[in-house]
Amino acid sequence: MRLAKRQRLLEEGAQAYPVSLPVTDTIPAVRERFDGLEPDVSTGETVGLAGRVVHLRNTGKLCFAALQAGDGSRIQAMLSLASVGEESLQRFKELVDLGDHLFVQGEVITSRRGELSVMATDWAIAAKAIQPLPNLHSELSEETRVRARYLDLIAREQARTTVRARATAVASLRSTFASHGFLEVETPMLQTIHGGASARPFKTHSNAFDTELYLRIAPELFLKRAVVGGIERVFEINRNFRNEGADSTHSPEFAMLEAYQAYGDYNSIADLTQELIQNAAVAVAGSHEVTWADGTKYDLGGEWARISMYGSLSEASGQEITPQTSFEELSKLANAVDVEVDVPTKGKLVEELWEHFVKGSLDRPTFVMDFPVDTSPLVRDHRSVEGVVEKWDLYVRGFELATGYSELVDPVIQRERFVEQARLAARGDVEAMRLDEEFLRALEFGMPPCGGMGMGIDRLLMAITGLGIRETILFPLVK
RNA sequence: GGGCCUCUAGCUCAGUCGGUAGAGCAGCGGACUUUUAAUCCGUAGGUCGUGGGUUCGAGCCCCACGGGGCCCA
Repeated sequence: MRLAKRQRLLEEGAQAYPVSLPVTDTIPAVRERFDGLEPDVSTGETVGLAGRVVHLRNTGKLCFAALQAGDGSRIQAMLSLASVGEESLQRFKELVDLGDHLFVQGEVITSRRGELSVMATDWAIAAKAIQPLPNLHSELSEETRVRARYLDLIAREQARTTVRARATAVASLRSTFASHGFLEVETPMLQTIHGGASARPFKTHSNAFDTELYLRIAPELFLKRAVVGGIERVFEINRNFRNEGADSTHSPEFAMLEAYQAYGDYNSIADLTQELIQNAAVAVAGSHEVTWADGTKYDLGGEWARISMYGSLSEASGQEITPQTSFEELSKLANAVDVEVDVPTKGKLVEELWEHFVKGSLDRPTFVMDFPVDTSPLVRDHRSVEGVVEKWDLYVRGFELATGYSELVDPVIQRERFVEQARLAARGDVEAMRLDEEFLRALEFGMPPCGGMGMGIDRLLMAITGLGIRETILFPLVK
């Protein structure tokens, strides 16, 4: 049907997809300029506008079409027998469908009902739609929204504002970094040895080098090389890939921010992280108090609490747990509360127990400080507490939003930690890290003391908007 | 990995006890010069996710597979 109309346009010497049209204004600009007009007035101003037809009415000798711009703003086009003539009106009725992009030229007026309109003297199809628009009066199913995001963007205001919120938040991060003298770099996404995190990688193959390559699970080891080279405040915002399950908080590919600050530590990087997130909240929501999609308000303002992992676990479990608590004792407690760990170590047990006892009770943004040594092979030992490392996780909305460290810069200890990881890998831990000889060599040239931080961009958006991860990603991976 | 739910018209969804496949919007034809989920008259539209099974008869019951979702690990 619509293909036939396209054909007819071509046969009549008109165009279904003209290369350009005499557009003079945008729909939002006209709406703003003529805001607050009384009903049934003429402005005497002529404009040329284009937009997608999202509403179409025909009362015989007068037609109405609502034109929608990309930002969702709309303006009404009116075509009357008196202003365009019988032939043109007839062609309009026969050729224009819902979903088409339409150009109209005419005077800006308001209708008798007060609707801001363009009374067309001329019109043209700006782009013919061959597929019908989905029903705009009912919600698209979640699957259609994700698979056909372009329709979601046409149909749903929330989809449009989410895209803008994300762009705004990322721009805010960059500007906060710039204000502290950080440089943005890009490091390899194809790596011969994956490292910098505990996760299973995607494998691929390079024809040119005839070698296996991994999609990066983290940029960390390269950013640290950059610090060794003297880029003392450095960050990267880019995609990481993890070959793991997907659910409402995990995506196989996700945008990650990592930042390193020479002569900083996990305290200074926590300060910076709080500032980055608070500035992003202000940029998106206008305030530290954000309103989620479901209407709940969430306050990201103020100084965020910093609690210790062992201390909060001891308090919540009712029994003293320290880095010196034995493996047997931890196992016993884990068994008692049905916490299971695949390849148990003291550190993993403590972390799992912490999640069991404490995680759910965190409501306000909270830095959880000082983790077990054996689960954090890239972090330096605590300066005064035996058996823990200077690491924090930031919890917001009950999920882990960011993590920060006083980075391990001693190449000898780093080598020992890698060896320990290799031992875990041999025992079947598929997430264990591999030894990266070139990274160690870089460390041997001397890396300054350093604070480091990583934050999921998708999760930042989740924290600010209250949406699920698939809503914050424009085109999430779907089968 | 385990459990539960779901897949029907372009879109959103009904479909009773197993007995000829339904609605709204969108579409098509017509009427209407102020509609804005217009109204009115008429009309068309289906591999009921896929494959098998039970049955005289399956959208519905059973099995397998696939897509999507939720909960648990």
